[in-house]
Amino acid sequence: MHPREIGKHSTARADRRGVRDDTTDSSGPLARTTLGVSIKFGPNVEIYGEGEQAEYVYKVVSGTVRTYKILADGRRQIGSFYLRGDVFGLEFGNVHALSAEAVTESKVLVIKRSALVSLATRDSEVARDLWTLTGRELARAQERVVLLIKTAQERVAAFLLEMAERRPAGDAIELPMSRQDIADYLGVTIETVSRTFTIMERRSVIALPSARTVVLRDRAALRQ
Amino acid sequence: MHPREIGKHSTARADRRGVRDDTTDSSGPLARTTLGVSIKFGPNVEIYGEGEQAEYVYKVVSGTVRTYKILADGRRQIGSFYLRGDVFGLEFGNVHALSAEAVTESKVLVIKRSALVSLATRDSEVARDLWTLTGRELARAQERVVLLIKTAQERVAAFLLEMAERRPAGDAIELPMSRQDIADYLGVTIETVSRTFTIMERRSVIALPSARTVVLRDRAALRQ
DNA sequence: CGAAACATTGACAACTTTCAATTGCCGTGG
DNA sequence: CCACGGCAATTGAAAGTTGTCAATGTTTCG
Repeated sequence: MHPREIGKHSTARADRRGVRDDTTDSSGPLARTTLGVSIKFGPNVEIYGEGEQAEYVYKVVSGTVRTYKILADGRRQIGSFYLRGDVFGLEFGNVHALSAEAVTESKVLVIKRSALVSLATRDSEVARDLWTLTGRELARAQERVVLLIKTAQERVAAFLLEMAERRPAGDAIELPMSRQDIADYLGVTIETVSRTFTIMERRSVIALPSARTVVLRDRAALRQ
Repeated sequence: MHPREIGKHSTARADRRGVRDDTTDSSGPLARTTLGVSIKFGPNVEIYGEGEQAEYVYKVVSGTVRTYKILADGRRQIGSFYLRGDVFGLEFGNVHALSAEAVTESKVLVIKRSALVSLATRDSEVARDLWTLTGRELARAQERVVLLIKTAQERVAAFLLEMAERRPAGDAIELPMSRQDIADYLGVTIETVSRTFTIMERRSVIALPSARTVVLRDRAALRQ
């Protein structure tokens, strides 16, 4: 129904370095942990694949990561974008339900899942943190459901507001992802994303100095 | 954008009875608990409202429950349907993110949340059960996201398969909910649901002995 | 029986996708 | 330096899908 060529992955060439990085957020055990090393992934390099054993949990140190799933008919659905400080790859089953790739060059902190889970059985605070993290994902997924029943314009507007909120940097947003990524996240085509941007620009709701830079000129209008 | 009249709630007339019911599933502490009483709710009676304190966690003993949210423009989005054995109302914040109503007359086991949460800090098994329950909700929400990027026909087909799987009773499904409920769950209009049913019937993919009974005649076709 | 709620059907409008072509950007090689 | 190729993004036109509005049919229940 929506056949589309998916870009081939270049081979992962992650230079492993036993570096621990400080991160700025406060998501409990994953911030405090002394476990884990950070690894660098180039653009479009796979971090893990759908169906693989979920041996590790990941935290974005820098860059942007996307999780996604390829549907039976070839469409790609992006699960989420993860920015600096976000945790991803935490699963309930033993295998990853989605694949993960670096969007831009990204540094990712890798933590052994088994260590975390066994720690949780002893430390109720860690257990609560894991639960909270999962709850956060759930809340995000639920917002997504609400987003996806809306029109294309509303989806794009909500996407821009979400990005602006997650990366508070005034009114100018640097989008790390392509139009195709945005389209697959919102469940529309790239043409619709592009057209919507153009319309919003024409109405002075946003400005587009470059394809990857969006300036929010009228947030009230974006919120409708 | 999608203005629509929302049916008024009749006043809740839940006859409280201190009855504990045995249930058939195996979802950990909520199955074992000796806490809680079961309460009966008539059709369309509110169980809790969005924004209320999340004092209790609920488990469906019989009947069907829906959670939902009214969007700014008046549209209603249904979060989930909960059938016999399902747990709902478990929150991360202290307030309910969605409202809950009985779809049909339903008996619901009510459990004090505080008891459960404090138990979890002492019993790592309970904590893990809570996490698993949340993980299950997350998985459901994620499937929903995948569903919502599809066409109306695919959504309806997926809905029927989901119901058939959750309530394995041969090929005949008794739908407890109205077309409006289905539409608000799938993010389409009742007309689209109705038309899709008609098309599927014409193609002998399903049969509709009555509006609320669907017979699956060709599951392969439903899966596309 | 009759009213009200629920469901189906039709015609048309609006929105989104599809298909196709063009434009803009950027890095490589002549 | 400029030309060229390749890729991403934009734009246009036509087709397809879904929503809206309106009418009709069906079921439920007092």
